Amino acid sequence: MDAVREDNERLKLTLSQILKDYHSLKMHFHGTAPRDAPTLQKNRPTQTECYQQASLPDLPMVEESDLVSLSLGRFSSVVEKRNNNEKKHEDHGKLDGLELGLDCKFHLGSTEVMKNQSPEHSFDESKEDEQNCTFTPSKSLKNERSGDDEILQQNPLKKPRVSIRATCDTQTMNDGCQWRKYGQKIAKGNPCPRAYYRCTASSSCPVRKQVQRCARDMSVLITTYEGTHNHPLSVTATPVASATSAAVAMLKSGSSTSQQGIEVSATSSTSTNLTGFNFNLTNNLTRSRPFYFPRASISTSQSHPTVVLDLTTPNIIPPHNYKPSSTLFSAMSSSSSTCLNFSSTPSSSSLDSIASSLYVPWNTEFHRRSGAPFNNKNHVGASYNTSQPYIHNNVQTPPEVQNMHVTDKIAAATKAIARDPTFQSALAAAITSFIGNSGGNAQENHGSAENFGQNFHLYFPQQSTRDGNGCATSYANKLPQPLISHQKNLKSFPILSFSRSNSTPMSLGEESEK
DNA sequence: CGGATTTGACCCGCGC
DNA sequence: GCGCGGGTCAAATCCG
Repeated sequence: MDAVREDNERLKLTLSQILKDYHSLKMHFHGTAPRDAPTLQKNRPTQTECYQQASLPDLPMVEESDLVSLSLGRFSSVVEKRNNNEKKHEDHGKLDGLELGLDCKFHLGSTEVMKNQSPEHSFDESKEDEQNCTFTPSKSLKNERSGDDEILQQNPLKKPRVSIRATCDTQTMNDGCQWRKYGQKIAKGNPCPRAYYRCTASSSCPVRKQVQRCARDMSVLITTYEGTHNHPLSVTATPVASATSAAVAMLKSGSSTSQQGIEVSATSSTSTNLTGFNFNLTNNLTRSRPFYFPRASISTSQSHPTVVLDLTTPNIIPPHNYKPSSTLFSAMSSSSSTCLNFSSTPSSSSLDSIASSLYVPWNTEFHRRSGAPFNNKNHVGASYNTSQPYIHNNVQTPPEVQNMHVTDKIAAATKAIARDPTFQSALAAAITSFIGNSGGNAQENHGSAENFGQNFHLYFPQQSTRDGNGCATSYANKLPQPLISHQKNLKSFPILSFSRSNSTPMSLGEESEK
């Protein structure tokens, strides 16, 4: 528990530092950029400038009208354009223009781009910049951009969407929200009609969803969400809303575009049937462990930036030696898709730690202790043979992990998560997103966030089972109180989930600690 | 009777 | 300008 607290404290400090840096940069940018861009460039040469200075030491004086755009923090695009400019320069003997702007790009496989992305370059602000910018990139420049980026640039007002593909035999996926159907349409290329729903929890809630069966596989239901709820969510609606908002946050912030790719995981570790989710999970191995999106991609279909979470893949649990960068990322690198990862599992080491510490021992430890089959009604039904070491994809959990006491495993798992830089960035992005969304709503809706008194809680997975006396017990009871929501009736706990409560709002620091 | 669903009409963006 | 397709509206219909 002490270790957890220490890590919590460290995370809190890290987060506050990130936010501090963010605000500092933001203030710095807003303070300097409008005043005198050339001065800014002079004082703080951008990469573009560095490159241009390096390659073009004797830049001709450029007329103001010739200024085109300046990309900040988009290394590869700069390089690409620099190369293109160089080429043009070589071909025509003169510089066509400079670049000034804040682009939002998804350049796959570009480490620098991903790492250099800062909150200022988030999707929203890019859109704002574009909206405020009178300059329209020339067609030739647009053609140099990637397809996704081009669409994003062309449709700055399109709301990002999150599309969930899931095997479901019901008409719609039970996501915990209440919806009203307002339309149905036969879409091109699919004999199944597309149904349009809007959220009815609040008359002003902008959230809509589309539901359509997959043309190729009628058992697959494609649910596409758009917008952010502007009202408190029920407990059952939280997992999907959290996953979708986090996916959108990742899409917006670009913080997920790590070197190893992004890989969206709702990580709804469930001891029940994925509260709210009502689709079939046929793989027994998945049933007692965190929910995982093995396939998630960013696409721009229908001109909307869309995160697609594919829950239909049989192997929902990440393989023990799973390496997104070498598998999903490479598989998707040829397209405009990218994997997202909300679970702190991009590196094999952290994945091992988390998978071994969090997913596995819950059951084995309790089996060992209670000797009773893992058969809680809230549990979907997997029962691991405790006499056997946990095996996933033919990879055994290391003995040292198997022998760990459960509290040690919690601590180890927490440490592993906390150490993982992807988790930290994802956490920061998710919190920023939530705060941003709430703040945005608060501004747009006259303080709705304050009205709701929303607090955000970070949950750890709860795995209910029964003790030796047949009494229901819960790991949540063994966690330190600050980590446990007062919402004891929660039936499922995502590894990382945010819920909203009606208790007194707290400071950001307290929230982040939570 | 009121809320939810259905369904044809309409609007709008986009490509040609 | 026109056609196409996605998305929404709203009157009609259904249903508990």
